[in-house]
Amino acid sequence: MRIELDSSLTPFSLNHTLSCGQTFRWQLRGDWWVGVVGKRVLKLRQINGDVIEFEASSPEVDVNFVRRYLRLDDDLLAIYSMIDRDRYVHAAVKRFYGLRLVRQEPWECLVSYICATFKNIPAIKQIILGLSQRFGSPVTFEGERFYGFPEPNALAEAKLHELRLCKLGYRAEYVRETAGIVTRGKLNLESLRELPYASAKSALMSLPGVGSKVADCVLLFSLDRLEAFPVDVWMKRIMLKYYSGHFESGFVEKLKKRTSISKSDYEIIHAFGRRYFGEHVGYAQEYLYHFERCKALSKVKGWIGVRL
DNA sequence: TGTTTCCCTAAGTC
DNA sequence: AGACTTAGGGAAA
Repeated sequence: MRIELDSSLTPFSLNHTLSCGQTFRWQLRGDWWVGVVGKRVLKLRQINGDVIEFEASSPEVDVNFVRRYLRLDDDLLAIYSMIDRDRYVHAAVKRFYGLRLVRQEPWECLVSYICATFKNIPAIKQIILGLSQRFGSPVTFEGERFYGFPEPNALAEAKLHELRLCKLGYRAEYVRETAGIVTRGKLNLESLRELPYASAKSALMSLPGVGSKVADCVLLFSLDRLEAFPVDVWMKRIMLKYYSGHFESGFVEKLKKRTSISKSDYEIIHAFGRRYFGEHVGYAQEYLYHFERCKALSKVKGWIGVRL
């Protein structure tokens, strides 16, 4: 199936979108991106900038599904005009024009970002793949076997040592406990959409392994809260490098000293981002994050690639 | 130029 | 404030 875009009104870059580090299950094979979304295998490619072709393991993956997953409903041009506040964001938007956030499934997003704490992206990808192979259901697509993302009860009932085989380390307990809470219906992720941002965030933070940063990732990447602003080590670096003038000098010195950031540090940076970039700060975050990471990698490797 | 080893750090939370 | 599991990957050997 195919989707045709008017790229002058709906800028979109599949490569930038799937390689910017927000998702962990996509791989590039030739000009096709192949990945697993929940329990479905999906294959996508972009042709000439304005046509998206796709195939999937399940008939429910239709044009609407793909449009929704890729957030083609976001008015990216309007968002650009709102977040383009300075030359740093401007450069990032120019370099990764058409990058969109992806509308992930909340459960998968939640577990993924619990596993992502204090890990690099290649390691996170391995963890998610391992969890899927061990606890997910197999899906055959074009003669190849893939594994869907595990259901909450599968992870809730998992043995701790089995989880640890997936290289989760101390996160194994967090994942199992959180899976138990979701399985028992104590927290309905979809229902968080009805709540104000602060309430939804604190509900998420009641889960083990979920702090401010993971909660913001889940809100931004799966629950349509573009006002969420995840602050990780990269965002801290970016703030120190380009935006230190917006903070008190004492605060800047404090941030420079320590590698990790405290909860109050997080709140200060978060408040600045929300105020400075506006209600779509999540998009600004993703562009700055990807731009800075690419610059750092290209400095080491001497190239600028899409596969990070 | 190709391995092995060392070392730092990682989309933070408790 | 400091510990925490684990391993990717660059740098040194």
